[in-house]
Amino acid sequence: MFGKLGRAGKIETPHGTINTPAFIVVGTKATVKALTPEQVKELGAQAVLANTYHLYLEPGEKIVKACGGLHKIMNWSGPTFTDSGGFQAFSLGVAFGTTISKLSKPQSNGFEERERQSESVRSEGMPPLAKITEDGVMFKSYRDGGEHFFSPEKSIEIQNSIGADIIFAFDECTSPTADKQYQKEAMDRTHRWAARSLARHRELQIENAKLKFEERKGKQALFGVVQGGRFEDLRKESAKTIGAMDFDGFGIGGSFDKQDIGTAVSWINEELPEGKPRHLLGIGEPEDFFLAIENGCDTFDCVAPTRQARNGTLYTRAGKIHIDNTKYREYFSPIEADCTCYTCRNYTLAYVAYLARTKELLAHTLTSIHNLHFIVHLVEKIRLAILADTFNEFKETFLKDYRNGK
RNA sequence: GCGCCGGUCGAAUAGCGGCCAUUUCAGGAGACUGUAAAUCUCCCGCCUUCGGGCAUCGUCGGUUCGAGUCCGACCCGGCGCA
Repeated sequence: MFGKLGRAGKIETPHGTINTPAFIVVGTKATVKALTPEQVKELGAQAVLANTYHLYLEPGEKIVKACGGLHKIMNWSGPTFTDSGGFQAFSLGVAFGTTISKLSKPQSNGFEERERQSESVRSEGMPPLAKITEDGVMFKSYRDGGEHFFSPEKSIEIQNSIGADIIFAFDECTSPTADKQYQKEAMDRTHRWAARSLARHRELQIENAKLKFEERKGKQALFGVVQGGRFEDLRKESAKTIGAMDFDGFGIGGSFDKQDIGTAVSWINEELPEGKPRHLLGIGEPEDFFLAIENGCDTFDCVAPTRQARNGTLYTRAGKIHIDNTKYREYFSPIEADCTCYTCRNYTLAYVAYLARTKELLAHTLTSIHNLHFIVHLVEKIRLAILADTFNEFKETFLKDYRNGK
C-alpha cells in the first residue's frame, strides 16, 4: 500500500503457500471445532493454528509425532501453525476465573475504574492455574490439576515434535490490567525467552538435519513474539529487540486497547524487518483486520468466529446477530441472502436457529462454516482490495454497513 | 358419601413458625479476540427516580408479635372404600 505499512504477499511453507493477508483458522486441539478438514478447506481456509499446551496435555506430543505429526493426525494437508503455550500463561494465570480479556474495551464515561475493578474480581474457588518464573511457567492442568512446567526450551521441543510449519517462541501474554512496570518486566523476560527459544530451535534443526531426507518433512519456521502491552516505548523496544533476532517471522502478542489497535501495531511494524511475515496473535473482529492490515500485519488467528458460532452469534455484513433472537424463528431466508457459504447455499436461518435452540450438534457445524467463511473471505477481500488499490473504498463501505446495519 | 394424599412464578421442584420463597428446564436479552468455553452473565408477578417500593404459595377465615409452613371451612385434582 503506497505510503502505508500494509502489503499483500505470500508465505511459502513446506505444506503450501499462504496468500496474505490471511486469516488462519484456529484448531487448538488439532481440530477445528465442529468441522471436518474438508469443510475447513471448502470454506476457504488456507491454514490452521493449533496449540502446544493443549496438545501436550492431550493426546501428548509423542502421540502426535507417532501419528506422523500435526498434518497427518488431523488430516490437514495445508500449512499449519502452533502457538507456543504463551497465551495460557495469561488465560490460565491472571485471567483465570475472571472476565479479563486481552483487549481492554473502549471505556465509556468515567465508569472505567469501576469496570476495571469488577473485571479483576476472581470467582471463588478458582485460583490461577499458571505461575510465571524466570525459567518458565508452572501450569496446573485444567483437566486434572496435575502440574506441568513449560520452559522456552520445552515449548520448542514440543512444537518440534508436533511438527507444524510455523511455530512461535515461548512468550508471556500480559494482561491489559498490568501496570507499566510489570509490562516492562514481562517484556524483558519474554525477550530472554525468545533468545532461549531460538537457541533450542537451532539445536533441534541441526539434530533434525541428521535424519534421512524423507523423515525431515521440510524446515520448521520459528516466529519471535513481540510484547510490551499498550505502551509505545515498550512496543518499539520489543519490536527492535525481537526484530533484530534471527527469526523467520514475527508474532505480535499481548494486550491492546481495543480502540487503537492499529496505532499500536504501527509502532511495532515500523520497527520489524519488512521482508518477514508478521502474525497478529489472537485478533480479531472484522473492524480489527482493516486497522491491523493497513498497519502492516499479514496473518491473524482468532477463536471469535468459531466460538461465537457455537455460542449463537453470527457475522453478517450488517453486523452481528444473535441466532436465538425470537425474530429469527420465522426467517425463511439464508443467514445472508448473497453469502456463498455452504450453510447459506442450503439452509434457512429459521432452520439453523431451530437447530441452535434445540441444541442439535449440526448447528455448530453450520454456524461455524458461516462465520469462518465470512471472516476468511473478509480478509481475502482486503487482500484483493490491496492488490487492486481499492483498500480505502472497501474499508469505508464495509465498515459503514457493518456498523450501521441494514 | 367417607377416608387418605396433594394444590408454590409456563413446567417440574425446595421450603416443615422468623434470612431475600430454592433449584432445574422452558422463555427473553447480552457477552465472548493466540479456546479452561456446545460456555458464561443478566432478566423472567407489578411499579421504579434502579436505591428500592408493592404484591404473591388454591379460596376465605382463624391462631400468633410474625403463617407458604399451624388450625377450621370451602374449592379443585389423584387414589382407596362404599
